[in-house]
Amino acid sequence: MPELPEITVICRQMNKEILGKQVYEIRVNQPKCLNMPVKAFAKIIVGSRTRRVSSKGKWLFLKLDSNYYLLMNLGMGANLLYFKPDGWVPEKFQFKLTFTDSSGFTIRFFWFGYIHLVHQKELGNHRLTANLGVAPLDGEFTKGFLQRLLAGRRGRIKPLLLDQKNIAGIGNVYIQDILFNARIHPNRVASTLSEREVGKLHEATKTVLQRSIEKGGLAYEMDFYGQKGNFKSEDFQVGYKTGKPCPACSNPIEKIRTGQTASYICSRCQRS
Amino acid sequence: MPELPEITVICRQMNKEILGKQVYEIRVNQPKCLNMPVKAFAKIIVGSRTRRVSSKGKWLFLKLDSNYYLLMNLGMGANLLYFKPDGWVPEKFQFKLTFTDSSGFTIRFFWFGYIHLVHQKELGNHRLTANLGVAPLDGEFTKGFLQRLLAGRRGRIKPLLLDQKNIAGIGNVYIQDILFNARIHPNRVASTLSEREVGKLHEATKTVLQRSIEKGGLAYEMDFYGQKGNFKSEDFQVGYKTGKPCPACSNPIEKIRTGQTASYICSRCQRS
DNA sequence: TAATCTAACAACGA
DNA sequence: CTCGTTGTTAGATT
Repeated sequence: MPELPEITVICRQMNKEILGKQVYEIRVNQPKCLNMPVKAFAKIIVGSRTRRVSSKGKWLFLKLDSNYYLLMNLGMGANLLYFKPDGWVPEKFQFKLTFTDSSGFTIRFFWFGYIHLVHQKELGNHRLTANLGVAPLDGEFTKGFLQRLLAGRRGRIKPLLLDQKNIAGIGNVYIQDILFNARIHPNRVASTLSEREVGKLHEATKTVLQRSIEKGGLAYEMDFYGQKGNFKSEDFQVGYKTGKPCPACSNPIEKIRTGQTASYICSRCQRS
Repeated sequence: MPELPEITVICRQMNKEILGKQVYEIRVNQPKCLNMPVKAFAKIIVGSRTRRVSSKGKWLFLKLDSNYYLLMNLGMGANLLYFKPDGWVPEKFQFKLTFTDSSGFTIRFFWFGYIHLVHQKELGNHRLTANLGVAPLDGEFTKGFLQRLLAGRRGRIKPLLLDQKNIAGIGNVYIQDILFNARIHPNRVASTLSEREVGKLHEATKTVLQRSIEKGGLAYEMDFYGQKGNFKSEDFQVGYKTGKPCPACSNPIEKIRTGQTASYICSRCQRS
């Protein structure tokens, strides 16, 4: 389940590696992840050249010279791997795209990925990407934005932050340390956060994500070249650290159930 | 519960009557419908002049020369009534706005109305209006748009059409005849509609709403001047006509429960 | 009973 | 029954 940092890293690497290449063929082992029949998909994409890769939240946007976009969401437990003309090609994949120079990439997801082909004119109608919220490392993501987002919200802070329509890119991994750094319990009602807490939350969101990007993403995820990131278990403060001492107060970290998701918290530092 | 036709009519009348007037005072009997404390609200609005009134869906946008907008949603069972300098002023209201010339308007709703004050720069962050869908009488509302909206949707057609984020302005009143005119059962799964059915639905949506606007809205709702509209019970084809014969096949019209809402259908013309 | 927001559930495979 | 995410439905609100 790559989140914003992993996707950002892959995006940069794709831009270095595959720009201007021409699509030679595609192979699809899981047609359900496409937004049209395989044949129609191939007809559109084969022969076009790659223009530029961008990302928003957990989505990758590969622009083609035909003004189509290849939109990719890796779902959970996925990898998106480059292969060189003369290199090893992964055998297991749901989707494989080969360029005319025999390089290409494979996508494999454990669950719930999307590979959609959408014309530029229809981007605004693409339900999965058109309504993505603010990118947390963009200038738009200000303290004021966060305050307005939370104002009057009767729901809990955690699901609100995880909702991609509000902020795009945070998942159940990084949210743990974001909330801990801001000293906010995941079950707090959004509108009850003080202005100071909103400020800390804003800062923590940027810091946690930015730090992982600098480390190349999570150590248990692979980048475009199949390399693992450097954001390791010890880089987490509370995430996935059940029973370990809180880095701030040494209280044992607890794993609790919050709504539908698991949360790792220090119940002394993060009061409900 | 005014829907698009009633709001459109009120919008036109407000533009005729109150442009350029200066706000003298406000009275608020239900502070919860505002988006800020009454004092802050009054401080912003008192003294400013009205610029222009527009509408989208069930919302009215009153632009002020201070670049603030007064956003009004009448919720259900509501009225928005003009009063003249020397005329009768309604005694019961949740909100009353008086201009310096002693004219003004009152708003009364039975349930769930909103009166928000938002700066132009913040309009994009106003959750209740920023995500409104397409206006069904605008050029944007094409058959193609409707097809894309329905494509791949596993949900029922009725709640999808009533969701203001998809199409702005249809409520549980006009939806009845819209679905009947298209001969579509409210419980049909959206993605199962044929292209022909989508075309009929598109046409029916525009026709039903347009016809009501021409008649000045519903006969049981009041316009800005307190006048009732001319869209009467006999203008409905199946809406609120339980037991009456279907205008197409004479089968008795049934009132059924569909999800959370009531639906009036001809079960012979609208097959599930 | 209205309209809208929020919480909960269903779905997808292994 | 777990995982994570999205879409849909059911419940709560004044």
